[in-house]
Amino acid sequence: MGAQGKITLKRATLQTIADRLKVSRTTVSNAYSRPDQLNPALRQKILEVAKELGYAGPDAAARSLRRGRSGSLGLIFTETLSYAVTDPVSLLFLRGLAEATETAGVNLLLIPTPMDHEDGAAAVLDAVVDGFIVYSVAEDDARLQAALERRLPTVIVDQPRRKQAALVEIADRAGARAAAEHLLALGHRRFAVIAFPLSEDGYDGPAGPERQAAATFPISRARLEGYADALRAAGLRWEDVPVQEMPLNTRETGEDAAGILLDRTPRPTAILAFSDLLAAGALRAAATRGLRVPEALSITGFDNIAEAAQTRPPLTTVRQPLLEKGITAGRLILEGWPEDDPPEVLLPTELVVRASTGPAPA
Amino acid sequence: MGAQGKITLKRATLQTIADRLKVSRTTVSNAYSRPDQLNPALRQKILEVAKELGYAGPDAAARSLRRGRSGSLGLIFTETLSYAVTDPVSLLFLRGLAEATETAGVNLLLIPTPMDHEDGAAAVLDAVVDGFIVYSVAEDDARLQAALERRLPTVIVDQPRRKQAALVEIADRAGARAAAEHLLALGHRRFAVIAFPLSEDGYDGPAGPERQAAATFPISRARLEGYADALRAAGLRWEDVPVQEMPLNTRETGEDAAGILLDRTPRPTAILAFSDLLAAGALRAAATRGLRVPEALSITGFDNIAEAAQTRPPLTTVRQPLLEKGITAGRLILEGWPEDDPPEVLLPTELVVRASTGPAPA
DNA sequence: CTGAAAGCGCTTACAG
DNA sequence: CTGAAAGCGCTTACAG
Repeated sequence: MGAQGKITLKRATLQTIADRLKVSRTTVSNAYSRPDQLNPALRQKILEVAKELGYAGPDAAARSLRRGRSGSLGLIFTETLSYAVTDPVSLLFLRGLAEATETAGVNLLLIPTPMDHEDGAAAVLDAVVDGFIVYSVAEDDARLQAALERRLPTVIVDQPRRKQAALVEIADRAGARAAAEHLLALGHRRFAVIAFPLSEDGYDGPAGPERQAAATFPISRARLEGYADALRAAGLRWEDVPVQEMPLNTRETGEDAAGILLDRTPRPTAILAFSDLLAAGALRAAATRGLRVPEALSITGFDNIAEAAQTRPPLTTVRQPLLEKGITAGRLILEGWPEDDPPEVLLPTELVVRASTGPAPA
Repeated sequence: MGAQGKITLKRATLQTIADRLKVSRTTVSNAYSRPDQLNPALRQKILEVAKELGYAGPDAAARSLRRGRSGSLGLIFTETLSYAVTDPVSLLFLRGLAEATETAGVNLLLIPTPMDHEDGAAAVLDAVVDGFIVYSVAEDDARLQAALERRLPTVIVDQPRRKQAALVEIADRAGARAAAEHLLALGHRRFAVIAFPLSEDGYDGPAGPERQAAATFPISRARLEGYADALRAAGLRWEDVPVQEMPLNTRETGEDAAGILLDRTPRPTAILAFSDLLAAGALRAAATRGLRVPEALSITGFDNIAEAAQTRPPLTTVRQPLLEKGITAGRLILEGWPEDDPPEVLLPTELVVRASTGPAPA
């Protein structure tokens, strides 16, 4: 009670309360941060006065500065947040990561991806965090660059490799090769590929050898190499395989891409898709054209999301442990590592054969 | 080049670089934060020395403290993050919110919900943010309390009301009433309800009048009141309507709840579910028991998520603008409001009639 | 159980 | 175009 000024000239701080009570700032700080360090009655008194003065509690930024840590981890996504939140693959990763950080009581700071692929570094520089998790960005991503320059512990997921950062990746190349080998064993010889972006330049369309060689998304390169490994080993010319690069991982883009590929002559008998969503779209394109799967056309996906088992027919795909990828990334950054020796974790992939693949048509 | 000490005794700061170059700290700061304030050549020089010294750029916490803002917004969810990320309703909200904050270049800080419903306030107190968005928590939620005590701009979504905070809500009561009226018009007289938690105490099971009256989730109360309004107006006794309270918004819990309700005698002819996911589960329970929908049993959902149109039969439900809710929450906090006059936005709901409801069986 | 002192690293008027 | 000064609000040894 008493001196509740009508006009608050300045917000209350620890000092305001200390002055009011004729105690030191230390004691007021202790009332909040180390309750066992002072007399309960005094603490009670301090909290009362704080309330009366409209004190909002110790300032979080000041605390972070002084303590040298924030209790938050920054997350940088390839795509915009609003998109990432609709993609089942990113979502499963995010879920795994959240499980790990939440258990540890750590905040997760979602750093925005500017829509226009510009700047974006600013948000990274201003992020009050103790480390970064960078999810599947391009070699030359500006936000990755900015994160690395901050010299905080950083875990990169999927791509790209950086010697200063820890890495969690999956066996992309081996998984892709397994899918292609499976189709080769079924007698297929005419292939086509539906790919993710090869670079962060917004291009979509056919991707010839030059563009493939210049890819700045290592994962896209690895998967193409996996397919190429298998086809070349079977005596086929990889250069002749049409690769359709699509901007987004959605059913719609998959359908569009498959449409383009299926309208070529000669028509491919097998489509290798970079994801289950793209493959599901390809299934629709096949249906539209009256092509039966797998009799007239075989299709493989990648990821093994829940929906892969629900499509008609269910998808042959390459399983990757998405949830585990998130948990592992969280665990690594929470545990830390010896300086100059960031860990690398390689998670396995596995071919899952379902009904979307069958013998090549005669 | 030159003095690259093998052992870094202390991390470099603005001062380190200033000393090295015999310029002031101000000038070094300007090189980063106000490039137009100094000679390009000098700036170049400063950046070079910074790189050489391993300077990580202006410290984010110090910057936040000095500037008095962080560029981040804190998000507090009802449920754990890892769960929120699997719920289509939360996800759509999050997507809308992300669209708004991302466009503004603002970071989103996901504040963890402790699994054990304990504490949680600590993460709120330490969050370096300029405001909070609180998504659908209970009246007595500890994190909401903590957020309010920090006296930062806060937008509450759905519930509960607080005079210090802005509010974005939907017409829950009216929406619920509309669903019940629709069923009454079809001749139904024996109802049952599948509800969300009424309080944050972890209980699930039948919820009688006492428990309903003590509910600490205002939305759950509003929806029950909406149903009750309609039934009472039709001359029915609300007290006789079984309400089954379920802990989670999933298909599985919906199936379990409907199983319990359908095994009662007399069996209800209409089930009012708090969500489309719960209703989809109820559809499964009906199928298991050989009850045809809508001939033997009518079911209504709530939300109108995409899947509501895909169930068999498609769900009659109450549409709420989920994406818009997120966008609105983001817009409000980004725009701010005159002190002492936080805005309240009420978004409409709308009955969507599909095939899961029909005339009451004779 | 309590307090005086040092310092975390920066930005922002302001003066020159 | 550059610099000296003030101050953002706090926590943490340390001494008593």
